[in-house]
Amino acid sequence: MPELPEVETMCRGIAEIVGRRIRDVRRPRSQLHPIEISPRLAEIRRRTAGKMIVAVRRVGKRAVIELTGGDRLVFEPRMTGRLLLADPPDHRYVRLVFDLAGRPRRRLLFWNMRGLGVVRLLSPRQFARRLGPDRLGPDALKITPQLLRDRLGKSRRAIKVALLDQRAVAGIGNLYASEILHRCKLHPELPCHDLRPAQWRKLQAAIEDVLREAINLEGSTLADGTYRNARNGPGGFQSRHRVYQRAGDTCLQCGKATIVRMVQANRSTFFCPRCQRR
DNA sequence: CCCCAGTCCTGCGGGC
DNA sequence: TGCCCGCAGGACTGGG
Repeated sequence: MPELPEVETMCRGIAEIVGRRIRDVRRPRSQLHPIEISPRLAEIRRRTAGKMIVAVRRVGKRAVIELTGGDRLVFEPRMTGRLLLADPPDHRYVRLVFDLAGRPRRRLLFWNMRGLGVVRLLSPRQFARRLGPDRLGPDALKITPQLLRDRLGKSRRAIKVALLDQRAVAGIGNLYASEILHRCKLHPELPCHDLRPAQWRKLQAAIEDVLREAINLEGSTLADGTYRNARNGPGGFQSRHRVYQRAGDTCLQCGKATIVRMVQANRSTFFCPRCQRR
């Protein structure tokens, strides 16, 4: 979680900060293990002070804030990260605060319960290296059936595992990978090299359908409640999950089989053994 | 090159 | 009641 739809929602939710200047950056005192930031805070503060935010955009599962002069702030929410303009639900997990100049008064918060999130300030060159085509495949919303086939068609990996590889296609994580494969009726353990052209087309269509629907509903807020939009509200896609965390429940597609949980590459996969045949 | 297992972090729920 | 363990999965690394 936060995957493409959640990060897209975060970016849209903070779009109003475009045009503002950064006044200061602070790291709140905390008992918790500090998150990774780079470079060190003093340098981030120096290089961002007075800079204007010219764009907010999503790159894969990361949120990127572009500043005048070319530097970019890159936020990796990982599991439990959020970008907030509203008051945080729990102040303990506020990891970084950006005070913005101007009125009305605004602060951008990087909130992260588990300390897995990362914030980096990157020069254009660093940005190109870290988020360039060597590290990140085409965005999941831009990919075509042919591109999917080009990048994965010779792989022996299971299709579910391959969908999580950000170098192949950027933005899909564990939750949406299961939902996507159920939508296009592909078995998660199918080796990539066994997929037929028609199946790559169905897969691409499912990727687009599932992700667009999830964006329209502002992502998935799970039982732990961790993910929220920038106004602290829950997403709506969790009520549309057909397989994720539904092990033992009846498949909503066929109404007959029971959803199964299995482990692939150390991660949970959910699927319907009746709808998704090998 | 390809692919997998292990690592980080915190909260939560199950078992006893 | 309290403790311990496993699980949750982002990105990345080391090694077969």
